Order: sequence, then structure tokens, then C-alpha cells
Amino acid sequence: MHRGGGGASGSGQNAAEMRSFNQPCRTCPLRDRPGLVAPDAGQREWIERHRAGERAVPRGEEVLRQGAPGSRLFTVLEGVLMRSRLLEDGRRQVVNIMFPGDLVGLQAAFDGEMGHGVTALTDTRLCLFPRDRFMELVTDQPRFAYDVIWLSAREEDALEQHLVALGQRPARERVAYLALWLVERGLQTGLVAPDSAVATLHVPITQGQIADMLGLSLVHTNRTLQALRKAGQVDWNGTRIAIPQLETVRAMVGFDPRGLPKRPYI
Amino acid sequence: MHRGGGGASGSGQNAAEMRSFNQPCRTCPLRDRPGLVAPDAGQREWIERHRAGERAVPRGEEVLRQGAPGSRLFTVLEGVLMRSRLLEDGRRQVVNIMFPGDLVGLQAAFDGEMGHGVTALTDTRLCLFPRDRFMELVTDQPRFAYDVIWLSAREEDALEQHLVALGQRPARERVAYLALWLVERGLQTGLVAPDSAVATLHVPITQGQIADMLGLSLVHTNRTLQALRKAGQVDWNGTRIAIPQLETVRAMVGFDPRGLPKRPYI
DNA sequence: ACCCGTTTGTGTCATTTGACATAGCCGAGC
DNA sequence: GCTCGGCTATGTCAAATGACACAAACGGGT
Repeated sequence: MHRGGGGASGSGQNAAEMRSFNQPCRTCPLRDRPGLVAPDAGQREWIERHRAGERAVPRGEEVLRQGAPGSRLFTVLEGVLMRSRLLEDGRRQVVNIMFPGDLVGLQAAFDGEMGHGVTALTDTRLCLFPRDRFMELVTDQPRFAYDVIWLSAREEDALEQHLVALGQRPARERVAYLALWLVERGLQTGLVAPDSAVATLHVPITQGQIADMLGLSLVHTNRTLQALRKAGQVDWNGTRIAIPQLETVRAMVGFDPRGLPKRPYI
Repeated sequence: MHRGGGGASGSGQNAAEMRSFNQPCRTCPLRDRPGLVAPDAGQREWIERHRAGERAVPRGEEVLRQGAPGSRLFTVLEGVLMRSRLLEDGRRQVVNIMFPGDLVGLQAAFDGEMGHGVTALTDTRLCLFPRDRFMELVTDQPRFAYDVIWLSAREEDALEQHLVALGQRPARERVAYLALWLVERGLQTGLVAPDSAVATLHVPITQGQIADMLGLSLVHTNRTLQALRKAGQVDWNGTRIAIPQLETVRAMVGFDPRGLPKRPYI
């Protein structure tokens, strides 16, 4: 992980882990997110019929383990998670960050086995679907099929952007890109106040995790973060990402405003 | 493109470009590919009803241009293509390589605008779908919805693997990884003879394109290719990729045999 | 309040990779 | 057969990034 250096591990099972409960879709916390379009009453009814309840996952907990069977998918109701792949020798690549409304676990629903692990970065609530019931939902209700494909296409687009960052951007631009991408995602899902003077996203991410997402060493990540902070462009500490000059950073990164259509969710 | 250095461009329109014609699905060249499952007669009927014919694209031609409207999708019938993203300043990231059976253009079908360009690496035949008719196909026929989601999930998986390569692998391993990935893909789609002593895929790819796919400079790519050739591990020239010791390279790259389920196509 | 593991920060040096410059090669067109 | 442009190859040097070693801050648990 992050190019050598000692590593953290999965950490312990505490009592609060994975409490599960059930709320009607009417009160779904996703309903009033600015960048999301809520399903109508008819859709909600279908969703309620197919889902298997909710689950709360505390910060730091691993939700799905790479290599595990992967018999369920979920939609993120609240919180932020990290999707990552491990190589045999311990190197780790953080592949993407998941926000409220995102659908997680689709790939494993086909492959049978998780190609990546998923870990909660904040306390999180998830809406669970057993794999088979989810497939029914998709094949019986064209509207859901359409939405799932829509979400897949978006996810693919996000991965392409990350790929461009890793392949073409130098460290500094890379970090700025990631910060911006996260903040934009936060704006979209209502985690970032759109009117505040300095766009700020509160998510605990360690420098090691940033390093593993951007393919940089931990040390170099640290130095790059400091440089960006000193330049007044991005101020990112372990708790929160602040972008004092949003427009400057957008220009540096070549921000494409096309990336912000309203997203459906399931 | 490939970290500075002079660049090639889109190249000229020649007479043979984009000839279009129509063959029944019964004679579809994808039918007997080893790693693909062909649609049954009923599905073929639906496909024939929704598709808009075929198109032949000569090697080197750009099939879809980044930023263009993106009003159609297609399935690759024959040949190999390259999907790439351009930054404003000319840097280019090759995002993935498309093989027979792959579905291209899904993202743009939703966004309205192509996020990447698609270029034919070999002479190519495509099966075209107008965007709207394709959506009908998907929403009317659950089986196709299922298959499209399946293909999306696989594409996402591929991009994740590339992301790991760019983020975690040093140059040499990166090149070996790409060579192996391409050859495995070739095996799957019948472009690589499974029994030959040396697994070999015939596709013309320039070192500049490899560089732009792996996020390496052209010069370094060149040297890395030579090193791999000298080591007898991967012999990759502008015409063809040969992997003399398939198992050795699989071990070096941590090849995951899970990646080879039979693929549906549309 | 103390301990201890994790995270952040800093200095120094090694390595990988990139930049530039230039030459040979090879295929396409005249 | 020659010229031309893109591709491949090679040498030399510079820059970006990684490795290692260690200190300081932080945070959770007892």
C-alpha cells in the first residue's frame, strides 16, 4: 500500500457494527438530495418489495471483502465509502469513492466474486438488495434496467477520468484533480454547501489513502498536499477538503461541467 | 500525447471509408467465437429489427469523435479499436481497447456527448444501433437489459484493472500487464490461436499508443519493450504481440483467471 | 494522565522516468 | 529509385518521484 511504508489493516469488530433496520422509502434520506432524481411512488413500491432492509456501517468498517461471494448489492443512503483492489503482494489501488445514491456491488453480482473491497470512510447507511431479487427488479421493470445502465455508464465515466489523471497528470495536478472531483461529487449529493465561500467537503481520508488512490508514494503525497496548501489552491487535511479558489482549480484541472447531470438511484 | 514528442493526427478520409451494408444475424461473424455466447434465434430477430445495419471502417479511421453528439452505439463485429480521451492541451489517455463483441458508445447514449474518441486499430466491421432504437431494445426485452448490464460490469472491471496497473505497477510490469491483457482478450475472442506454442495477437499498435495507454513516455516505453524482449518474456513489435512464456508473464502480473467468463453480445 | 499505534511532517539520498537531440528504418506515393 | 513522414531506436542529461530514517502531533483506550 502507498508504495511501501507500514500498513493499516481491516481493524476490529465493534458492537455497533452492521446494525440493521428498516425504514420505508418515503423517508429515504436520498429523496431531497440536490443532484439526485427520486423514484416516484410506483417505483418506490417495487423497491420496497425487493430490498432486504438497511444496514448501518460505522466508519472504518469493511463492507464487502475482495474475493468474497458477493451475493448482494446496495445503494448508499448516507455516508462515503472507498472501493479498492489489493494485489497479492499488498499493493493497494483505491479505485473510486462512492457517494450517496451510488450502487455498489454490481460487478460481483455477475462474476460471483468481489473484484474489489469496499470500506466505509464515514459512518454509513446502506440499502441492501439480495442479488437475485435485484436481478428480478431489473428484468421485470424496464425503468430500473434503464437506471442501472445509466449508473453503470456514469461509473465507467468516472473511472475513465481517474485513468486520465493517473496516466497523464503530474502529482500536483493529480491531487488537485482528486480534490476537485470529490468536492464536485459532494456538491452533487448535498454534502457540500453550494453557497459557502469556500467549497468544503467533510470526509476523513488519510494521506495513505490518497496516495493509494493516485498512485503516489505517501511521502510525495504529503509534500504535494503541502504545496497545494501553501499555494492557497487546495487545503486538504485528514478531516476535510477545502478548495479556496474553486475556479482556479477547475481551470488547472480542465474541469468539464458536463459531468453533473442529475442521477437516478434505486 | 505520449508525454511530449511530435504527434500523429486523425488522418485522411479515403474512398473505402465507412462503407455500409447489411447481413442477417444468422451469418454474424461473432457467432462462433470461443469466448462469446451467441443470442438465440428469438433474440436475433429482435436485434435485426432494431439495428441500423453494418459499417466497415478501415484501419486508422476515427469512428466516433470525442465531443460529438453520440447518437448511436455499436457492437464490434470484427477488428480491434482504441478508446481514448484527449485533454485540452493535447495530452491523450488511451482508456481501453475494444474487441469483437464489445459494445461501444453507451456512455454517450446518456450524456449526449462522447466523453472519448474511438479509433479503429485494424480494419473493422461494426453493427450499428441508433440510440433510441437501442434503448427500446433494452427496455422492451429484459434479456437484453441483463446483457447490457453484464457488459457494463465487465467493462468497469477492465477499467479497474487498468487503473491498478497505472497506479501500482512500475513500467516494466505495466507493459507486461498490458500485453497479457490484450492477449487474453484475443484468446477469448478467437483472435489468438489457443494451441500455438507462442501466444500471439496480431494487432498494429504503435509505441506511442502504448505509451498513451500506460502513462509512460514514448522513449521509456521503447526501452521497456526492448528489455522485455531481451528477457524473452514479451516480444511486442508494431504488428503483433507475442508472449513466449505465457505462464511466467501471468505469474509476474498476478493474472487472475477469473477474468474469462463467456461474454454475451448484442 | 499516560501509552501506544497511527498519521503527518521533514531531511537526505537513490531510482525511475522524462526531456531533448539525433540517427536509422520502413512504407507510401511520385 | 527517391523522397518524405511517421515510427523505432539510442545517448546524455534533468526532473519527478520513491525509499529510508526519524521526529512530532494526534487520538483512542485504560
